[in-house]
Amino acid sequence: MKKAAGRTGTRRRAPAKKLYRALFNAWGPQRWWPGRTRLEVIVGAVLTQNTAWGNVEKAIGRLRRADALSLPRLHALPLRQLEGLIRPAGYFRVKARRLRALTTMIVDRHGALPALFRLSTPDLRDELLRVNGVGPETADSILLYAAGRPAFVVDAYTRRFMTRHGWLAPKATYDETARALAGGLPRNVRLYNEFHALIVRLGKDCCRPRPLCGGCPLAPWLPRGGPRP
DNA sequence: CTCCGGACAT
DNA sequence: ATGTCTGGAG
Repeated sequence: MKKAAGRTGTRRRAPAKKLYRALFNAWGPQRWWPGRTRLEVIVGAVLTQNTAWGNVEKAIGRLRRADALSLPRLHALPLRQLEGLIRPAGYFRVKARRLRALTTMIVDRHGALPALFRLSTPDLRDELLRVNGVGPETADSILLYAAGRPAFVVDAYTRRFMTRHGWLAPKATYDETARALAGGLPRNVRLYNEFHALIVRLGKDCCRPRPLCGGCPLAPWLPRGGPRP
């Protein structure tokens, strides 16, 4: 007997490896390294929450010009100044508090970044999730891009193309989304890194708010009747 | 579910 | 003028 798809489970099974190859063959490596240093990656992960990356670059540029891109300086920066510096990234009041909460966790509980990154991947993830303002996506972005751990990052683009192709129920949780894709892949940092970058490219170029399926590398996998709303 | 918010495409 | 952006908290 066939097992029914779970309430929030996938309807069809996403052929993760084939999808990756289709995207990579079409667009090649995206050469993503979202930051010059590990701290910069962490800062970027918070600033980019629901925010276009271009605005994040502006904010990080301002932090650099203010010479605030070291852990002690960033941590010592008065909250009001921090708010002003990251203003181009939007949500600047909440994000300033979130950055402060993060640097406080690192400095007070671990002293500095190397000690934090010495934690095991599960412990590091828990430690990040305890910080107010760090949710699963931000935590996994830091794990993958700053700490080099095999954490599969799920973002709005991931959910969008997965649900449109019928591989994911609209109500699926973060972890269900991650498993639906990463479940069919080897647990590999380089692969996760490249895959996420390609998915972002997909979301910007093809699987936009209004889908442009013509010429999309994933068009062969569209369900009958085209993409779902 | 609503709020947070400036920058940019449409 | 409206909609969206590599989310998360209350």
